[in-house]
Amino acid sequence: MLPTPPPRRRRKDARPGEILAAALALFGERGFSATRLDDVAARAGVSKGTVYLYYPTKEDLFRAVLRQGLIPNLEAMEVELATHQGSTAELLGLIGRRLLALMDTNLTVIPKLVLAEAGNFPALAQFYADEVVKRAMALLAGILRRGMDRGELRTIDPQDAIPSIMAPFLMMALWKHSLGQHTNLALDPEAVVAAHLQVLLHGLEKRP
Amino acid sequence: MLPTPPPRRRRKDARPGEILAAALALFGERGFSATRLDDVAARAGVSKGTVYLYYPTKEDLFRAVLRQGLIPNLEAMEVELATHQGSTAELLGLIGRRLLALMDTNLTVIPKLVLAEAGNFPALAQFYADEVVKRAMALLAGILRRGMDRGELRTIDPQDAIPSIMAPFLMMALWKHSLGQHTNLALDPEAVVAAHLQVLLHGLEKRP
DNA sequence: ATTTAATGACTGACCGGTCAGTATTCAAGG
DNA sequence: CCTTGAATACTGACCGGTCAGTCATTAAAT
Repeated sequence: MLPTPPPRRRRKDARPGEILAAALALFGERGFSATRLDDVAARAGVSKGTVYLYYPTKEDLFRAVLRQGLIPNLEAMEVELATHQGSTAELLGLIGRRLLALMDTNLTVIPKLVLAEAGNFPALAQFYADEVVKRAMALLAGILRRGMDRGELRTIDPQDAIPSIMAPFLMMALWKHSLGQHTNLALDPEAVVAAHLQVLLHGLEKRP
Repeated sequence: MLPTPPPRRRRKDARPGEILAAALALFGERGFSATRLDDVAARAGVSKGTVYLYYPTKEDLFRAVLRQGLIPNLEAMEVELATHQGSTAELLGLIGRRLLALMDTNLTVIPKLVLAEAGNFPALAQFYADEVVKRAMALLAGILRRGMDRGELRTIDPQDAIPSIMAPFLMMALWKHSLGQHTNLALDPEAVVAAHLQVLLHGLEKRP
């Protein structure tokens, strides 16, 4: 006798989110081309037909995954930093804490996915460049400019300095979903962020 | 009348390199799954059968592409830095110049490829973690430790400080092959490296 | 009874891999 | 030099498995 199949449930409202979460995880692990829609469906606890009920094609599913990703977080940081009154050092510390919190989240796969698929999805690359990267850069540039105006920071071109500030966070997110999975070589996010803030604020060189 | 096909040439010694170069370019643009062997063959000026003459499977071709990539450059830097006698600041400047030179090379696709395919090729991820990343980190950690011993650098855990130093270079390489292709938002490598060295050595903060 | 969320067997295009056949090279024999 | 033919680099039509996308059917909900 065959095992009784679990009862079919109709949950129109919950499906899209579950499918998106399953898709984010699998696209993140394997990339777009290598993930099969059957696997996304299985992980979402649903059949393939159901996926097609909510997303017309695999590409649409992919776009949906990436579009709803980082923007809410970015917006939250924008308002928080806009209203914050502390010193630039405090502001950088705040950014560090916020991004550190994101590190415990599966949103960290998104940068890897965007990087990997930019060639196959130019429109998505453009979307991310404009709606995420440019906005984040503008946010940081504003902070740096204000710091210089206040006399807290040495003068430096904000555009050129942004990678020095942001790249380690990006690197940790990428690490978590690539080499970090397959080696004992560990990056401790807390320690890295602490060291990074120290370097940013004081530099490596010992004062004379 | 049909156009005369170009003459077939037998060039056993030149093929592997040409195929590898074509494969590196296409894997870099599209990722492993999304690149078709027919396209690799076409770009190498060869038929699909010829590719299989030199590489038994698509995966073997992929591994060959990634294994012959960055190690020679890393080794060159290792000996150069081991014999260098200058200050830590000079050493960091040298690293900056070396990596800046690599930026004009198509070797910059390799990090993106390794990141994107780490989930599908765990053995390759391990290889890169051990043979490239660990070695590069050991190299940098050594430089930092020597700088601290000499009293040139403030004390800081070398492991934790490495992302602050390396990540911007990685970020520029990734940028070049992802968002950089699809947006006017430009990163000027020379300016970024110059700003980065300034930040590393002196920090962002103005001296009191 | 009607509506519609959900299923999963099915289809067909696509692409990794094969191999019988073709073209080039080169050396030995005339 | 000019054949001849053995060795082999190279080709591309073909095969078979895989997987995105479809749709007739089932069953939950109201």
